[in-house]
Amino acid sequence: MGRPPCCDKIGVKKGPWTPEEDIILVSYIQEHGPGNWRAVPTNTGLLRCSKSCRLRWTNYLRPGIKRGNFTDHEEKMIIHLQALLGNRWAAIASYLPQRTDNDIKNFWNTHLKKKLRKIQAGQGDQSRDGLSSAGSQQISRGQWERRLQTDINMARQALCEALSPGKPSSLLTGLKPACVNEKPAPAPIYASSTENIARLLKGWMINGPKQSLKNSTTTQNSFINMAGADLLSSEGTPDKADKNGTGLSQTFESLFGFDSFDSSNSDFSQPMSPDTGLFQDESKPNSGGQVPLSLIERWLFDEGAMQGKDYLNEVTIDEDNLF
DNA sequence: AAACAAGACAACCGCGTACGA
DNA sequence: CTCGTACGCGGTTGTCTTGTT
Repeated sequence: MGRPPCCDKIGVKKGPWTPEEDIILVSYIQEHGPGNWRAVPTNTGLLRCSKSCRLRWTNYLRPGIKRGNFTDHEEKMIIHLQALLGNRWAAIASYLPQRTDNDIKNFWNTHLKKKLRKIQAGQGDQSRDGLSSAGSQQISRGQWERRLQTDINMARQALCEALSPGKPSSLLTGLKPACVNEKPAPAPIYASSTENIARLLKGWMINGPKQSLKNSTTTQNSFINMAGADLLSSEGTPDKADKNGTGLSQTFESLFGFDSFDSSNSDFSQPMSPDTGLFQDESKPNSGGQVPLSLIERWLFDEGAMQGKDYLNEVTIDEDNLF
């Protein structure tokens, strides 16, 4: 029908995103909302394909993303869910709203696979506690199950709420809509997304590229190039990116129209915004912010999937997934 | 201090599916 | 109903960092 393909390979930039690109993308989404990705490169002038823009947004810039170490609770959930759902990372991610499917997938491939492989290799000796080895807090299967059980009621309620038409769930507002097929509510979300990137950039400028790599490998080399450059062509001068980053901070502040440079917020391991605060602490299963676990957990328990066997031994891993 | 290996993670690619014309 | 497009997902790759020799 004469429509151009999504990614015409000519002139499409690949590789890590630069902060400039991030800013452009975030400010565009702030204005127009996510979706219609095909229009994004055209309207923003980004030399990226729509896919890349979407991916960048969902995996990195989207508000409410928690980065950094996975908690013991998250780890167990992933193992649990992977055993149930297989490598359906998006489905798994819907139970861990602060994590992206890509993140979970990477974590699985780099950490959990190995861990489980080790456990399977040494089965019998330490299988019960194997997953919690390496000094982390060990939670027995009983504790874990009880914890999940206590989640179920909350989750049920949340799910009912979410599925009630015309009655949007407060719990789900602003979340990745993986299990509830809807677009996130725009206004507050975009603001927090700019917080995401603004904080990212702040930490990046204050700590220098090296430290902030922990938060963003995206910015790997580009800062060096950018530091003296006219970041925002409208009013940029090289000294805007002074060593404290204050000039740039102000620029971003004015760009985004909020004070996003509170140093207390620079810890990326923490949720970024009020709407994500609901999901702050996985270690608090009854905090009320847990996304619905109920269906799958209920199924799990109802089906007697455990059947009195050791939980960790029960988690069977496809050979394909492990090797 | 340099070289190499392994680990970690962001991004890309290709396929399947939903949706609209 | 068919076709084409956009989007989302999962697998894979590429690149950078960190650890080891």
